[in-house]
Amino acid sequence: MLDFISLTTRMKKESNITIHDIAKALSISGSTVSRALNDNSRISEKTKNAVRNMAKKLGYQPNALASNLRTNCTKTIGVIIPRISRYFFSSAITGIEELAREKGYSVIICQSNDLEEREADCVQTLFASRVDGVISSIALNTDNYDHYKTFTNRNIPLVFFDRVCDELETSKVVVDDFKGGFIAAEHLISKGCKRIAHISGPQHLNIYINRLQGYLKAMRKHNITIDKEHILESPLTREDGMACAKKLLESSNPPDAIFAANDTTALSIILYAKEKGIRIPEDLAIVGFSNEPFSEYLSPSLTTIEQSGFDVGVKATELLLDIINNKTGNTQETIVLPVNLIERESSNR
Amino acid sequence: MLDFISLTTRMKKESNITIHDIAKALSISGSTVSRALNDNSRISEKTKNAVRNMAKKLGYQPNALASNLRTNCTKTIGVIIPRISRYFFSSAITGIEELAREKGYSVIICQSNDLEEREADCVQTLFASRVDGVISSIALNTDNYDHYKTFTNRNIPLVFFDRVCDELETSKVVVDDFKGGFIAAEHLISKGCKRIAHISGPQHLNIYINRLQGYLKAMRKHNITIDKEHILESPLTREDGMACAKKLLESSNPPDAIFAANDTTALSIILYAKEKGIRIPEDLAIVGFSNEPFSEYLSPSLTTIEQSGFDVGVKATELLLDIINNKTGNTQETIVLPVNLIERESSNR
DNA sequence: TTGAATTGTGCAATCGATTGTCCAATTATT
DNA sequence: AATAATTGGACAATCGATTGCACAATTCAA
Repeated sequence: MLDFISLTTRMKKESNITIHDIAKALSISGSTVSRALNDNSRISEKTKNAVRNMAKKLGYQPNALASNLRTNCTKTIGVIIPRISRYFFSSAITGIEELAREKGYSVIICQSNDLEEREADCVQTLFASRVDGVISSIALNTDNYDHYKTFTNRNIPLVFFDRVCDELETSKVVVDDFKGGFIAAEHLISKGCKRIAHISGPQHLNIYINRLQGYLKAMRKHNITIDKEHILESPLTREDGMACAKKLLESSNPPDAIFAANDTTALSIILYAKEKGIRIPEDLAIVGFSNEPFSEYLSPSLTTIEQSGFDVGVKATELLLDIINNKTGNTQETIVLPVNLIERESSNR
Repeated sequence: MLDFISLTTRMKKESNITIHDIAKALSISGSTVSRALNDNSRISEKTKNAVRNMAKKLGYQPNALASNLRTNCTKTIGVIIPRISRYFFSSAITGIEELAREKGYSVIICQSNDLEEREADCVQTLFASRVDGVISSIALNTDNYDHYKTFTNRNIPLVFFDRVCDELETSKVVVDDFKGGFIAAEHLISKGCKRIAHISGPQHLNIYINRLQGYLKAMRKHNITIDKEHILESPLTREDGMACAKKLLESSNPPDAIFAANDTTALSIILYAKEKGIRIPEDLAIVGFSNEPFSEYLSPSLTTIEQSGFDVGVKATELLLDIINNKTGNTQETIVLPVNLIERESSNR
């Protein structure tokens, strides 16, 4: 009895209707229906209207699968990101989707969870779905980029953003990390800080190299000698941030300012300093990077470098669609978006 | 010249190879190749191995479009959410993807931006992609649910989470908003608060109704009379939170505690109170809802009700996959996940 | 040895939409 | 009026993988 109910209720109430159903209903051919729906000039207005009306009446919904198979074009772009729950990435996706939908594309999102293996899986999935192009930001632990050849070998347009890879010849969208590092350091210098430390990230990623280089440039420009012990490399997690803070602040030559390569690390430093009774910004000024949603609400609120994930997403999509539609030849553009300093309490002295 | 370069570089370096290429290379038929790749029992081990090797050698990648078209099953689930950049939703997606990928499904995500019209677009997109099932959380301003009939009429499994709709007969996954409201209010009562206000959300959404009802129940249980002016309905934005705070705190009978239906509103109240020199929690205790990433770092840190987006996502996916694979008949389950109180400074008196 | 069962493959149709080519009907040209 | 040009639409192949059915080859039973 239960089976009977479940069978009947699961029965299609409205079977999928195809262009052929419309054709039959109007006694015309399927090709005419197809052309009419695509507004082809070879079909008369009269026929087009008849087709459109019948399509509406029958509740016709095109089957993208069939169309995609035939045209070899899916009007879909794939996105590979480390993790969707990080604000920068989710806003990048919002930007990507915004422009994509406007241009009639849909978006498939895959998360690599910062794992190379997962990233390779994502590539397979997206390729199997025959996406028209791909936007990617590289996983933290990826150091072999072969899986991306699935796309490049077949000339499927590929654009990287934020975490880019020099090894692959593609277009890229990044923020001006170098400048970000520079203005962060110069800001601290302008506040009178003399011993400015920097906690950097994994050195195989451009973004962290560039932030570090920007910092170094500012220090050189202002003739500040750097204590080598004041530059740390860190995975930039909450935990490791604590460890770095401890290391720096308990050293024989503690810094009077720290520029952290991300806000999470800056947060750890604030927590650590509070715990130890170190006053911020009086004893220790802090600047982070990213302007995470929480940074504004920390106490003291965190001075940081703002980067717009949304803008990066939009730009990357713009670039990708240009390539897909062959507007740009095969140029490998690298677009650098601006960053800016947001001054808050953590450096206000 | 440029055109020439761009043409040659865009030429396929590795054309897409199909099962027929494998078949030709081995002088067998396409159907045998297909069966071999699908590990069909009717194909001998010897042939299977030959096919697999040749597939690898040629770099064969199945074309999901063709397969999907034929089998009428895409191994894809669609997700409709208001906005990806809200932490609760992005963690729900992480949960959805986690289980989905484990079971061999991929995920297409659409954002409604809390707009009914966009939500209807999402439905179209997902249907056109012929997803095997859909997980959705309703847009704030949706009050007509007809577009979902595209799925229900065709018996495409549909599961709602968090923002659910009673009008549609589907399975649902929610957190225990009623209990959340109850323990939030009871917590404030236990702290000795007497005049406890509540800022609720749009009353066509179950979650806000339930939080409100939970609050009312707690108040009744402890025989606390409620000033009608102490219950407000709000869109729960940052701006409106300010307005609500002002309204409540400048009234003739200001509350000594506020339970806000989300953390954003609680944040607004904290900011407003700080501005006006109202002490938290001494003069005013505050409890939020959701445990946003920032809530821990506010000062004072925010007492709130924790709900796991990840768990909700996993449960919804579990339910959906059960329906897709017809494990459950057509039962309309509603799963309620637990919430719990996180006590922090904003109510610690 | 003969018929039956089993095993391994191939043929051809199919999913739904698109599109090159062809043809009939209508309109324009001289 | 006769021919050319234009218009509107139909036919059938196609995209790549899957699958019901047919059938040859092999093995088994009696």
